[in-house]
Amino acid sequence: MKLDNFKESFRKISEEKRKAVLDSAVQEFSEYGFTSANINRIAENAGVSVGSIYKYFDNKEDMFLTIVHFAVDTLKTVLNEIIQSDETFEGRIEKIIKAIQSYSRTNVYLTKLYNEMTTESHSNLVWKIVSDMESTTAGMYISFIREAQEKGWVKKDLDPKLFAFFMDNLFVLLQFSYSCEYYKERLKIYVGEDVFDNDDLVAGQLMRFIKGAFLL
Amino acid sequence: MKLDNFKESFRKISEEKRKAVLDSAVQEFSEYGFTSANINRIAENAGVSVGSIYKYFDNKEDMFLTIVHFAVDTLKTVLNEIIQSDETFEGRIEKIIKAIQSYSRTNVYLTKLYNEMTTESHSNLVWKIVSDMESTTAGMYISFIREAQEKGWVKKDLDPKLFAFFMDNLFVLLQFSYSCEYYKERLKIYVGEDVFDNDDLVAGQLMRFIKGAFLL
Amino acid sequence: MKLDNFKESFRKISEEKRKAVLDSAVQEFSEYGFTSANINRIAENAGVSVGSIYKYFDNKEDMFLTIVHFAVDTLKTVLNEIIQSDETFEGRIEKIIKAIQSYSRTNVYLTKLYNEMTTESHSNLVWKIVSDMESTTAGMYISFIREAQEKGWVKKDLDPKLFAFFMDNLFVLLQFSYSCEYYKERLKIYVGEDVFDNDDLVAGQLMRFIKGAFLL
Amino acid sequence: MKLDNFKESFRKISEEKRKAVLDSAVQEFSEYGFTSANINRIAENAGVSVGSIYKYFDNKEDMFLTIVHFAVDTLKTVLNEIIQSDETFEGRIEKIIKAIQSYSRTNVYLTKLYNEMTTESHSNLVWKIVSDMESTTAGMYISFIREAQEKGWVKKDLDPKLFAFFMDNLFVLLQFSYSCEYYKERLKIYVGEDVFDNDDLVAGQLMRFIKGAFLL
DNA sequence: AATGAATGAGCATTCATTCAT
DNA sequence: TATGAATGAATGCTCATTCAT
Repeated sequence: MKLDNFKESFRKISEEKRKAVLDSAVQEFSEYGFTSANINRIAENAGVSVGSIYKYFDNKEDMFLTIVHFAVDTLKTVLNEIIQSDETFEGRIEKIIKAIQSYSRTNVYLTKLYNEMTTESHSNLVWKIVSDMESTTAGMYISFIREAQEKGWVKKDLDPKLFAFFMDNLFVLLQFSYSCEYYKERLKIYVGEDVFDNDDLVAGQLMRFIKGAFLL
Repeated sequence: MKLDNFKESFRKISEEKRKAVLDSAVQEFSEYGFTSANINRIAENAGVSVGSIYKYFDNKEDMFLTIVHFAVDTLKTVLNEIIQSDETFEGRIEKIIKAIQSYSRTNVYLTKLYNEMTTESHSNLVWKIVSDMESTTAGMYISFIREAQEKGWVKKDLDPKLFAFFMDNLFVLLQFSYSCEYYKERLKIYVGEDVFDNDDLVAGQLMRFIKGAFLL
Repeated sequence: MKLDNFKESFRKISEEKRKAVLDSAVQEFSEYGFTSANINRIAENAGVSVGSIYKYFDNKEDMFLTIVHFAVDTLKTVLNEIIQSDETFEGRIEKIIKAIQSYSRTNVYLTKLYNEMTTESHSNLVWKIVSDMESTTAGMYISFIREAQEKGWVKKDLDPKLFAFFMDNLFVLLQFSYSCEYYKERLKIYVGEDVFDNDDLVAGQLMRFIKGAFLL
Repeated sequence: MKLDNFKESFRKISEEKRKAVLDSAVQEFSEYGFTSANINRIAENAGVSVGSIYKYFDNKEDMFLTIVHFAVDTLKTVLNEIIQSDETFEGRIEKIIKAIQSYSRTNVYLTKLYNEMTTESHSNLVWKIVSDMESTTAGMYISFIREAQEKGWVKKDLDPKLFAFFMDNLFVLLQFSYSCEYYKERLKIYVGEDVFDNDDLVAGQLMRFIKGAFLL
């Protein structure tokens, strides 16, 4: 676990306790959003005292900031793996889709937290952390596309920036559709109750959709 | 304005005052979400007393319900116009995109409210209203696509349900990207600061993206 | 109906409407007590506007005062009938008990109101009205007893004041036991569920109890 | 003090503070009844914060329930002492009257609370606690009387249930007459201003009244 | 260092009273 | 004269934050 962004006092405690606090906080913030999240409940669910929470974090805002940082770091790890792989455009897209499907299931709360983040207006600090991640992703996708254009894999005359944006939109909503109640219900309305047992169908069709948009 | 879903007491007041209350409520709920929205603030911003608010609505929940109903009705009006028009697949998509661009600008708070709705869990009544709208939209898109398949305009072997879902995902995030702070910033990261002065570019590229995905 | 204690504006309205207002107010005050009684509800149940209520009464306190006055006047009428009758000690007691049994059933709310009055502390004006009635009753009972002592009907060496007090205590609680939920349940605990179908048994035993206490 | 019915958090605080809270609550509820009682005022008068009150009790209802439980327990203690004593019918009655006179003076607010309880309608839980006590008392009195009948001390042909009821009525109103403003004033009307300096006179006459009713 | 009891400002809701129509 | 919409102070309850132990 990356400890850089934690206060001395939060770094010094046992890995186990730190995980309990982070998990509890992620769950609470993702479930209720910043304003409605309850610090006393976070402490209780984590099995530590409120007093300790205020030793680890300056206040609610700071706690949220730390949690977001932690979430972004977790996501970066996943993204890096995909970036590393040296593949074709299609191969990369497929990998991302599969990664989203598996990540959304194992990190439901982090995804919900991301959705929460898009609604409330937060401090500049929070925005800084998240925009940093968005920039990384954006840059990565745009490069992929430009590279693919150069290699003659995808249409030359499409705008890489906007197409990267549209593609990420599809990814973001796919992610939410596997994690957030509202979007899950919405997906069921479109495709049917059993859609969550058909990951391959969804992945396959999304591949076709994106390939159709990009490929010659 | 559709008055059907309003309590007698809210119907009887002047159009002007009703608008002030609705606007204030939509803004508050869209900004803070249900739980953190402040009724006293809604009253103050609308220029009426709290007491009056509680004459117009049974309670916070009922007020939210009314607001959501109102938002959905407003959206339905826009959708209906598009549905009416008897056009080609391409023509319809273009109309929808243009409508989103203009609707998102004139109804910023309604769109933000929609985004808020996706995070908190709400009463069955709220979900009923919204799922009703999602179902309508879903059904409409799926029909468009099936019809277009029959006419030989779009690929025969794509799954209409999933493609409708992906297409709506693009529309939903486009809408958010024109209204919600977070998504607006994200769009700027992808495309640049001046993206909001280039509606035609965005619309044009999204058309290309979707046409590529669907057309033969 | 005695109109003396009503404001000009309350006197001028139709007998029918005045009765509706009085009934509604008696019911409300007897059910909820002074503080929790709701003027708007009184108006609604009476079928008049709040505005009118405030034409008929200066404020909540004044309304309560009027109601209590009205209740006391109603009770006085009943008491007078009994006083008039020229009978033996026993005959009078029996008449009173029967009167309580029938009065409590037809004027449930007035009796409940009386019980309510004993809990909250009210203005001097209210107390003046009620103490006036208590004095009348007390005086009446004490005279009865003295008279009966002189006639040699009851024990000479008992204290007429205290015995009058004890006797009235029995009457008061009998009254409550036929009207107020709590006391009704309590009576059922003592005597059984079917006690309210056995007025004669109750009356008979109470006669015996009192006669035993007083008679030689 | 019996702590069984208190929440952990209310049991853990100092005896002194607990007493302050109980006293303040008993006084408030007995003065204003459940609905009009003011939690903020209870907290202030007890010298604790509202927040603390809500740590000790779940809500107003729970607080009231606890208070009633506490009041009933206090009363039970007094009753038990009398029950224990193995005496003649007369001896027991005298003891009860004396106990009422002393209890009413030391526990004015508990008695007022009892009177308040008879006006408002309360939850089943509250009624359960109180009816339990009424049943105990009723059973006790009825046994006393039956026992006395068997021993040939009191009239054989009186109904033990109804006579127990009438006797308790005398006790209840005696209790109120020593504690509740209204009934105190009423007693003064009957007997005179100095009645509260003549406990023995009152007790003596009440003994005579009851003995006359019961004894052969 | 860790605890968790205590604080009190803040918010949803009610209701006596007013006053424009 | 009668109406009832409007007002806003008051109250039950929550929760971020502090601090004595």
